[in-house]
Amino acid sequence: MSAEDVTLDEVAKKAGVSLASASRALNGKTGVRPEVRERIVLVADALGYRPNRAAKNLAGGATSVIGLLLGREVIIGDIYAVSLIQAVSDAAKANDQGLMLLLDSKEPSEAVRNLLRDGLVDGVIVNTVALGHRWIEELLDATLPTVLIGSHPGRNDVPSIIVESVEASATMANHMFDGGCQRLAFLTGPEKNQDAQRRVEGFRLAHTRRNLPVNEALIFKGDHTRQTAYDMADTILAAEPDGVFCSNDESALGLYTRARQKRIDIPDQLSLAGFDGSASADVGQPKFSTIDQPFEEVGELAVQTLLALIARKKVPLEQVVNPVVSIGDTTRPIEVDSGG
Amino acid sequence: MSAEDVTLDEVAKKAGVSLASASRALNGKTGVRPEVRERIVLVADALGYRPNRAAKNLAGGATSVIGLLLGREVIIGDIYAVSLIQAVSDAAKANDQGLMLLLDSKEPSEAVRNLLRDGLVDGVIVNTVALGHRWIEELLDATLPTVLIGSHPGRNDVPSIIVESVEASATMANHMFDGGCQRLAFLTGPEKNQDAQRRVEGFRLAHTRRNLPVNEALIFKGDHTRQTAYDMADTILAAEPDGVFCSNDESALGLYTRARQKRIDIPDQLSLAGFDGSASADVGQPKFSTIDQPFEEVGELAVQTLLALIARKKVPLEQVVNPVVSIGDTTRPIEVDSGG
DNA sequence: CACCGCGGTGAAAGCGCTTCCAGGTAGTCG
DNA sequence: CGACTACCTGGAAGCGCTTTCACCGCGGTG
Repeated sequence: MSAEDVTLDEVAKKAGVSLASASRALNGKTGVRPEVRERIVLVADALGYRPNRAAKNLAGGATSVIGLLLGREVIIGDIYAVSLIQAVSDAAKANDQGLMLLLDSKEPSEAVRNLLRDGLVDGVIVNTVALGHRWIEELLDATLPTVLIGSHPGRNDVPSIIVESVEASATMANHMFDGGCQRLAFLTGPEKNQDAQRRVEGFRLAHTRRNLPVNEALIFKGDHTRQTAYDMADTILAAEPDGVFCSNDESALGLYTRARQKRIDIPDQLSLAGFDGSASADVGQPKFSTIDQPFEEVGELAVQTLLALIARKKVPLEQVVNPVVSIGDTTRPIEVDSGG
Repeated sequence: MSAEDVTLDEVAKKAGVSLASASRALNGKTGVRPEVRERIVLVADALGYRPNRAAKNLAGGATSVIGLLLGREVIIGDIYAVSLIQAVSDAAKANDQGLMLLLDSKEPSEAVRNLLRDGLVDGVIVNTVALGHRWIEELLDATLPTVLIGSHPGRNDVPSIIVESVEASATMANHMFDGGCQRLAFLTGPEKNQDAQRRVEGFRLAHTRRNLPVNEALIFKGDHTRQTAYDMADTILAAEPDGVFCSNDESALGLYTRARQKRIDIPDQLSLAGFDGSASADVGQPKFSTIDQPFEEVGELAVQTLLALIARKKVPLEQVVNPVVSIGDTTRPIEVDSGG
């Protein structure tokens, strides 16, 4: 029951104005006397008026629904996906927007493309590692307002929210050096993942700053999964590193598990660090040294940017968000060079 | 560019029929000669026609968008949420439906309610532990087609997809008894969670069937989180159980972690089982004895049921899906009573 | 004091689709 | 062979909203 289905028309009638004026008043457009506008708004509130989004959309307005497109690679694995979805969902809700979820599941198919084109969303936020899928490219080339989370090769024409990873990674690597690491290894993520690339970059940068050569033999190719890290652990440990900086927390966890099985003490024998800030979800394990993703900030910024884009405002092509380096118990504290 | 914005009108013209016929043909309604229908469909395909969902909706049709409403409790924690979202998303896509995600995040607020009423979704699938929130009740009482995942107290008027948990749990408990457990404990989930209730029920049932009394002192109240299980581990272990059946995998993992720290051998000294089938995501740990949630089936069934409901077809009030008991390495195998 | 311009206002035209209804044609029964 | 039914088919109305456009009365100008 309750006051459902109140139409603009009813509001207009009740307020003693025309449909047109009511529309103008409620949409904050000019051309309505302040006192009239106020009256209309009051009536609308009293009646519990809710504009029909479909109609609004049809008539050329916006649906107030945004899409969130996640690539398959993003979904699998850790809590990254949940955190991101939650962050974007919260941001969307805070801005009174609906959230249409599009998971690039089994079949990229036309489904996604279609749904986006069906006029149900005003714009879309994309987070997928592997750009280059034809359909995603099509999407980006379409007229639909789009915001990317993460940077992507060859697409600097689309507004992106990127997490500054180079400096953060360099800081972490530096911290590990400070802890006394002499043979610091790095376990990378997927090659296509730009963010992962930045993390290695930071790792290298830390070397440069200390005038240390990068030992390429200590850079191992991982894929951000716990399993792979676990499987590669023996190989990595065989290189006798005294610290491993993993491109993400999942990898760090995989490595950690294996190291523990081999009774390697962490951090005394091996410093371990990750990236994402998700390892802490694992109970009964030490607090990992990691870099916390600023999910909320990213989600909010992505939504804001998208809305601005939809409103045809100018938006920066690249917005950088800083993650927080969080030192836990898996890396050795800074060595006090007891030369005093 | 490409052929965007093809309207029904254009299709009709190109096919040499009226708008009305085109609509009928494309919607599988009666009243169109087969050959004409075919021609229309062909033309539509050729033109890459995509109905505008907003218009469709406005005109009284369906939006082909369904909502998925997840309670906050469901989100946090393990992979349950991701798995479910993924399953429902896949099912939705398979049925050419859009998926509107509604997470009951920080503020239940009016946002959710509004979005649902704005006419953007044809129906909604709800999975939240804590029914009883006023807005959810309102939602259920509204005219919007709704399907519940999981059973809920006091709401047997809404079609639900429930996972049969009693028998599965009983089977698992029985298996643990077979493995020689004499003091089998149970770690429960949240009280409000009906599913969790069923799991204890199954545990009790297994006793009944063996004419064993249930030792109430061995039933511990948990909350499905890893942390709590970990924290309670010492208390539980102090009761000297030779097996613990946890209401979910997260709990089992928490308990496992602590048990290992105390150098308790699993399964020799302690049998451990969970529920959900998510523990396997943890690498480097034994394969847990657990009960695999039939996510895909649940997702598909929920979507199908919702669609049927939207189409005003009769749907069963309760549909039961069977999970699969999966025996891993954390429970002792059946004792061969060497009496041969 | 007649005239122009301007902001406020309402009537009406769609947005793209579904569906009711009337008209037309073919098939069927008496 | 005429009248009826059954089925196709196209015209047109309308879903709830935005927006153009013409209109109104006002104050300001020459």
